[in-house]
Amino acid sequence: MAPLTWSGSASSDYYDDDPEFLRALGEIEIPEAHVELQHSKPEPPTNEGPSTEATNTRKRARTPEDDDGHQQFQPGMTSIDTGDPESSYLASYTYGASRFGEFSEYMARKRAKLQIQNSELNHGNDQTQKSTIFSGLQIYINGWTEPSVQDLRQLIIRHGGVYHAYLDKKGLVTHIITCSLTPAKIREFKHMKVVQPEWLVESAAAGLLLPWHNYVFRPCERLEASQGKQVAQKSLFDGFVSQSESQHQDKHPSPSVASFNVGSGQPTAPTAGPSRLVTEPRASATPPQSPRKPTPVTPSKPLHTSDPSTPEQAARVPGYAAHTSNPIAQRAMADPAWRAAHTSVAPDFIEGYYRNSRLHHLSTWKAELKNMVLEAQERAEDGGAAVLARLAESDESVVAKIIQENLDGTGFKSAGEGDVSMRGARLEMQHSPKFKGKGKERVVEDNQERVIMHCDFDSFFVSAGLIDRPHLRGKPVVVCHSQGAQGGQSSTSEIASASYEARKFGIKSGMSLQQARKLCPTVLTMPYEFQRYKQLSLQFYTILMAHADDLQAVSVDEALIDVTSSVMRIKSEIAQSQDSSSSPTDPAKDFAEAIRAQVKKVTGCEVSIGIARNIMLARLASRKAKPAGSFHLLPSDISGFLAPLDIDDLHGFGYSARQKAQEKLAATNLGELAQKSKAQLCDALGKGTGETLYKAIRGIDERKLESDKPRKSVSCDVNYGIRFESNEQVETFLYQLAEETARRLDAIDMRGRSLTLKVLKRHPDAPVEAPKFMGHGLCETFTKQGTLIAPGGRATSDPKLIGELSWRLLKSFNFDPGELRGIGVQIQKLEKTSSASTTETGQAILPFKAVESPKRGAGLAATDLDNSHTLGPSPNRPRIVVEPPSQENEETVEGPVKNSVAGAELDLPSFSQVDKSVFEALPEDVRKELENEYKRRSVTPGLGDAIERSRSASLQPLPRPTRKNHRLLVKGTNLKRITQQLAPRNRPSTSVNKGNLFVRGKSAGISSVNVSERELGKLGIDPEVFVQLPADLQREALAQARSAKAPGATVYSQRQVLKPKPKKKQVGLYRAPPPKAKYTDPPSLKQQGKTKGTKLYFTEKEDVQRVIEQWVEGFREYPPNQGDVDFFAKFLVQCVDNGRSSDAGVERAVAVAKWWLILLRRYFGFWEDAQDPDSQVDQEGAATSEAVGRAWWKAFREVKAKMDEVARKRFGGCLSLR
DNA sequence: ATCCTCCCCTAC
DNA sequence: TAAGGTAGGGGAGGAT
Ligand SMILES: Nc1ccn([C@H]2C[C@H](O)[C@@H](COP(=O)(O)OP(=O)(O)OP(=O)(O)O)O2)c(=O)n1
Ligand SMILES: [Mg+2]
Repeated sequence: MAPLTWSGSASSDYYDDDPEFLRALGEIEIPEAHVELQHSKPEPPTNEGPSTEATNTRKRARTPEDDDGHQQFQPGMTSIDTGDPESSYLASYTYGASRFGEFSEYMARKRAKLQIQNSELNHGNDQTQKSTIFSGLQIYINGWTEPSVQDLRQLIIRHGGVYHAYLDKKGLVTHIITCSLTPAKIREFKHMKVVQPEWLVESAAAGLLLPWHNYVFRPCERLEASQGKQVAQKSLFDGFVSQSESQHQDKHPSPSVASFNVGSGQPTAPTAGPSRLVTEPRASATPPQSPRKPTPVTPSKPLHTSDPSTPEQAARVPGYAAHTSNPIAQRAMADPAWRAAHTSVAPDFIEGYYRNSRLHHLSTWKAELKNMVLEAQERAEDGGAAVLARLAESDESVVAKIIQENLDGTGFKSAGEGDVSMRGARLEMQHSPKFKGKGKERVVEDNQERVIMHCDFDSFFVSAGLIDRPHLRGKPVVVCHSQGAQGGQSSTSEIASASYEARKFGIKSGMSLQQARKLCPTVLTMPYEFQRYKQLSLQFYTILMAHADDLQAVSVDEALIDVTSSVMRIKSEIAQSQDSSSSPTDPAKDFAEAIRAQVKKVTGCEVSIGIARNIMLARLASRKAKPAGSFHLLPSDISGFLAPLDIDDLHGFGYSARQKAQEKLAATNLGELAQKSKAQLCDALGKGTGETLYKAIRGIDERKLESDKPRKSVSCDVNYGIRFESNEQVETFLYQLAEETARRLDAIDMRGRSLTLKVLKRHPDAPVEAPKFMGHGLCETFTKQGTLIAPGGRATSDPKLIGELSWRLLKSFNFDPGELRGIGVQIQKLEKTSSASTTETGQAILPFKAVESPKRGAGLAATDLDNSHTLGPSPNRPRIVVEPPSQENEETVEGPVKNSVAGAELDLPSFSQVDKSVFEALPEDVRKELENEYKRRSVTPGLGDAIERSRSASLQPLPRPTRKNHRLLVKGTNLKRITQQLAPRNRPSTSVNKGNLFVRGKSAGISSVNVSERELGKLGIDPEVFVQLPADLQREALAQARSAKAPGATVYSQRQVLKPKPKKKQVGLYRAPPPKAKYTDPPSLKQQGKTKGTKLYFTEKEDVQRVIEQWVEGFREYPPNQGDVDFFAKFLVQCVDNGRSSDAGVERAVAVAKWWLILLRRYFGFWEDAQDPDSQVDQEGAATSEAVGRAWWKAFREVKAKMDEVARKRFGGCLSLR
């Protein structure tokens, strides 16, 4: 019976009988024994004096009484609060100058004595009035602004920028600052950098020129924000999406805000509750001795939740299942009005929920940071030379500025190739100037030992909250939603972060407030301040980016950086300047301390840094470094350092791994595990994990920092507050969730082809109301997957389609609405919406190139593309049996069922059943043909499903799958994978967790077919679509596909017009498909291709020309795909814009454009001067030659315009193709 | 041997 | 009152 149960790890967390919790509680008894355990952590304390000292001091200072007192004063603190921001604001002027400048200064001092901190301080003061962070900026302020124009002007000038009262000299103005724009202005400034005033204010406050991109002014967003509508998903790093919550930004600017702020701070005040507490356990005022330090075995991780993951396991936890409902929740739920307003049936439940969910924020921030890092790196790559410059000499400009300004720089020729990636450049640099020389030499990675740093804020949320509550420093404080005494001791509110003082009592993140109160009755609480966390994080990352060769975003408060080159530089400089003498210093550690000081100065919060030769060790080192310190784990100490640790101390190894190790190896200690053979470890934990552990124990971890992995899925989950009474409510909720999901997809410009619905259902043995207020409690989980398809078989982000499919899948479970406790929608098989739109990233990968590659062979071309094979029907075709689709398909999971390819004939699937993904994957022309074919045959099978019907309807058009494959992709390897990915699978796979839950019966999506989905996938046929085709069509499609494929071609996709094209009849089959230059992009491919070093570039003009020729020729009868046009445009623009160090790129771009022009004149010369068609092709579908010609010219003009835009910026004029 | 797919697990 | 989200690594086991 127990299908898949989901454990709620949680449930037990909220009980007092949680084993771990009890243990901690037990240790608390010791009332007065004041220990000075500054390090309650398992590992031996470390740290250097300063931090330790501070810690101790604080500890001692506090007592419950103090807490109360302070709280009482809070109101009074108002003024202080207000002042605080102000002072820091002013401070920015003070030392705001260039932090990087300071760094260079640092270098100098280093040579002399390595007294960074002092130098920074002094230096900072010196420059007080000379901040130059805005130097180079020429700013125009439009309209009314929040900090007034006068204030902004002063700010600009004070920091070295230039203020323009008029916009008459657009050419000079680098940025426009505004809070609002009229439509006309929006148009006028379309091509300029329009930023919000926060950019300047926050940069000044940070003492750094923050990336303006994060403050781009966006009309609509502004609007939303002002309306308070606010999307649930906060696009944090977007700069301002400030919310107007209570916490809101405690911005420095307006006093009113400050006061408001105070209010927010106030919540803490109520905590005055302590007074009452005071009486109670003063005892608790003193932390227990180091919490469970002396455990016989090792302590085991800080996870206070050792939750069972299955009901069975959960059952072992005393009091978990048999429990009765949370009385408070039960009472609340008894009131219909309350339910309507506070549970999942409330109108804006999702939005409000996400806005307050810390975990949601953490996830969102992480994704945004990764993205920002990626973009920054790409930008930097473009300006590789700049990087070199920076490294070469410590410049004094701000990072961002450097990057931008240096683009022009040239000096660095060598980089010569222009295409050299930033990374490579850097490497070269660091090793020493000698290598600078060129390219190839850069060793790919020499054996140089890396210097990795793991940087992490100390109790981040708490530290951030203390900025405005200095009086709470040194006390046991936690951040959680429940504020004040109200929640009292029964609050199930989760603690997000605990101060180090609170940790001494055993309080940890994830614990409920009531548990924490039992451990420490005087614990104080602070509210969340999401906006602030985001800002601090931005400052933190900005600093790290300036010093790192590479950076991996781990979390808002955490990042891994590779500082190998910087450390090397420091070493060499030291060596040069002062020979042998200096000795004992550790450049890496000094560097880390410099970074810590910088972050502290800018953010006011402590960051700890762990340094080691690899990621794993750096993480361990940072733990030892905390709080407020740095620790360099030297090679010689690794062994001794690791031995006493436990397996779950290693990142990536948690409760489960520990259990397995204990059960199968009878040991969890690394020292003991070190005795085990690799085989033993693999046997216990699995191959890969076993090997990872084996190496980890020996201090080995060769992983590189990752910062460019493409996103693979986007999902929305709500497993809190889910309480429905009817199916209508569930449906409504699900559609809202689908909308949220769609928004997230759109936000990153992606669409998907696959959807997985996840459902949490109350476990039969669990109480109706979970222990955690409105929580999900112990549940069973179910997932079901379905193919998401838009009309043309394309990937989609349409909320309706997502909602429809989700609802369909959910209905298929037939669950009682009242039993649902969680719902999640995940979209997979993602692709970028427009290939070229946004980012400019990597582009130079031409998809085109692949086409040629066959010849050139290079490994890259794995694809073989095209060969246009004709597709003949192939001899043996398997048959696909189609069953009527039912909506849900749940049927049994007969997963494998259907496909046996044996047969010889097949029925064509109905359109809706053909896997859209596959379908999409087909070359556009092929797809069109297929559509036509379907249309012609008017197939639409009758699947009863309305959805399907609609789907097929939309799909309509094309018939036959002919394929040609042209693929292009870059990285062969991926091709295959992608192809498969595209392939469909259809049926929703339900993962059932135990079977009975499913209702079976309905027909499933595909029913049985004799062709396997996999094959369909390989053939580029979407199973879903396929299934719905009439048998004869299926047969035909398969035959064609197979024959086409025979040559081993891969099919690619393209998206395109859905309209049927009139072209010649549907014809028989495919006409030779035009060679397309397309590139479809399964984004993943593209991105991956870009992985370091693998980019493909058009290195030779000829290559490009050949590709273009094929493209134009192949599409002589069709208008070009917008995606191809965009891609091409992107490529050309990049050529023009890139490689600032030489004109090679421009020349190439011009040559290519000329060639294109020639080709167009050759084929469509007649329409060169025709006006835009607009009416595109068809209506009737017929793409007249005229329409085609116009479309091509339109594309040309579009691309030329983009090139000129860039050229104008760079050279001041348009490009001449004469 | 390689691939998927469908989970579980982990982290913040 | 509270806001238990999410993306990606990897294993098990089936298909190819
Ligand atoms: N279960 C958790 C774990 C973390 N966080 C949030 C709050 C933390 O402040 C932030 C960073 O997590 P860390 O693990 O880095 O913990 P802290 O920064 O609080 O403490 P430290 O890094 O000093 O151990 O993430 C959370 O909300 N819930
Ligand atoms: Mg932290």
